[in-house]
Amino acid sequence: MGRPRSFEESELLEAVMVAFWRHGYSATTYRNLESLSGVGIRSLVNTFGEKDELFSRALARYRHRVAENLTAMFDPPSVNAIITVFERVSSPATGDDARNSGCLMVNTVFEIDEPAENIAAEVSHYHELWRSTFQRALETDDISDAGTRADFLLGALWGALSQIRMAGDTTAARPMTSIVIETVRGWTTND
Amino acid sequence: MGRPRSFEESELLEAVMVAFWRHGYSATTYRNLESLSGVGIRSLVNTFGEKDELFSRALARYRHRVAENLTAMFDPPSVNAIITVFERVSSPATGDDARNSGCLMVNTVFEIDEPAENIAAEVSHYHELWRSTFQRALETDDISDAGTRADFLLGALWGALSQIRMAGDTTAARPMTSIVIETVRGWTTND
DNA sequence: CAAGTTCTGCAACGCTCGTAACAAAACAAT
DNA sequence: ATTGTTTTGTTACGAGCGTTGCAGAACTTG
Repeated sequence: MGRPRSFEESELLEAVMVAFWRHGYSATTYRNLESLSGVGIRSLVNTFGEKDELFSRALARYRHRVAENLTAMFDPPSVNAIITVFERVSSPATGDDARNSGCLMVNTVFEIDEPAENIAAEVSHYHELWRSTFQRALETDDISDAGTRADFLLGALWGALSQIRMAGDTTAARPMTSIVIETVRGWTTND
Repeated sequence: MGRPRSFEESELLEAVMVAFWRHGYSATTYRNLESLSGVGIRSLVNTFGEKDELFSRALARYRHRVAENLTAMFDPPSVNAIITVFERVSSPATGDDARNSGCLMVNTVFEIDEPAENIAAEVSHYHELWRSTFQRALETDDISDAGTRADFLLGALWGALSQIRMAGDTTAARPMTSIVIETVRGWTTND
C-alpha cells in the first residue's frame, strides 16, 4: 500500500551503475543522477540511503554480473576461456559503450583515496573472484605455477583495462592482449 | 626587493607533488597543503595560481624526475634495463614511501573524469616517454616486433602499478613482474 | 628614517555537495 | 469518502571547496 514508485529499482540501479562506471564516484552526484534517470533526489535517497550505500549497491551489481559471465565462460574451466577473456576485453565497443571506461572496480580503487570498509570488501571480493577463476582454469589444464601465473594474468588484465581507460577505447589494449594470449598459449606447450 | 619568501619553491613543490601522489587531486586541498607544508594558502595561490596549474606543475615535476631516471637507466638502451625497471617497481618500499601509491600519472588518469588540456598533454607525454624508451631498448637489442612488445610492456607496467595501488604495497606486483621478466628474457633467445 | 614593494595571515565570498524537513500527491483498505 | 501509508517535489541547511580582498608584516632601496 501507499503511493507506488514511479520507477523500477533494477532499471534505476543499472543506470546508476553505468554512471559510476563512466564518470567515477565523486563526479556522479545525486543531482546528476536525478537529471539522468528522471528519478528525483528524494526518491534516490529514500530507496538507497546514503551515497556510499548506493555506490556499494552499484559495485555489487557490477560484480554479480561479471561473476555470471565468468561462470558461463569458465564452464568448464580452461585455458581457452582465459584467452577468450583477453580477446573480449580488447574487442571493439560502440562509441557509447560503458566498456570504454574500463573496469568499474579498477577505476574505483584508483579514485577513492581511503575507501570505506564495505567498498574495500567489494573490491577484494572482485579481486578474489578473478584470481580464483584464473587459477582454477590453469590447474584444470595442468599448468604448473598456477598461483603465480594467475597473479600475472590479473596484473595483465588490469594493465589492459588501464590502457582502455586512458585511451577511452577498448581496442587500445589489443597489442597487449595479443602478447598475453601468446604467452598463455606457450604455457600449454612448453611445460 | 619586497618581503622575502618564507619557503623554498622547489621544496614546496616536492611536498605538493608527494601529496597529490598519495591522495590524488581532489583529496589534496589547499587547506591540507597549508597544514602539511607550513606554507599559508595565500602564499600557495600567490606562487602557483589556480589549483589546476599547481597540479600541472606537480605532474611536470614528476615526469621530469622519471625522465631523468630513465635516461640514466637506459644509457645505453638495453633489454636488461627493461628488466631492471620491472625489478625496481616491485622492490620493497618503506612504510611511508610514496611509491606505495603507484604512479602519479596512472592515478591521475583514473581519478580525473574529464581532464583539462594541459593535464591530458602531461599524461600523454609521460606515456610517450615510456613507450619510446621501451621500444628503443628492444630495437637496440634487435628484438623483433618492438612496437607491439613495447605496448605490452607498458600495459604490464601499468598492471603492476594497479596491483601496487590496490594492495598499497610494492611487493604485491612481484609475481606479475617475475613472469614479465621471464617473458622478456624469452624474447632475447627465441627469436 | 621614509618610501616602495612583495609576501603573509585572516576573514569571507560564492558555489556545490550530501542530506534532511515538510507538505502535497497517489495509492490501498475500510 | 475517509483514513493510513508510502512516494514525491521543493526547499533549505551545514560543511567543505577554490578563490579573493584587505590590511599589516617584512624586507630593499634611497
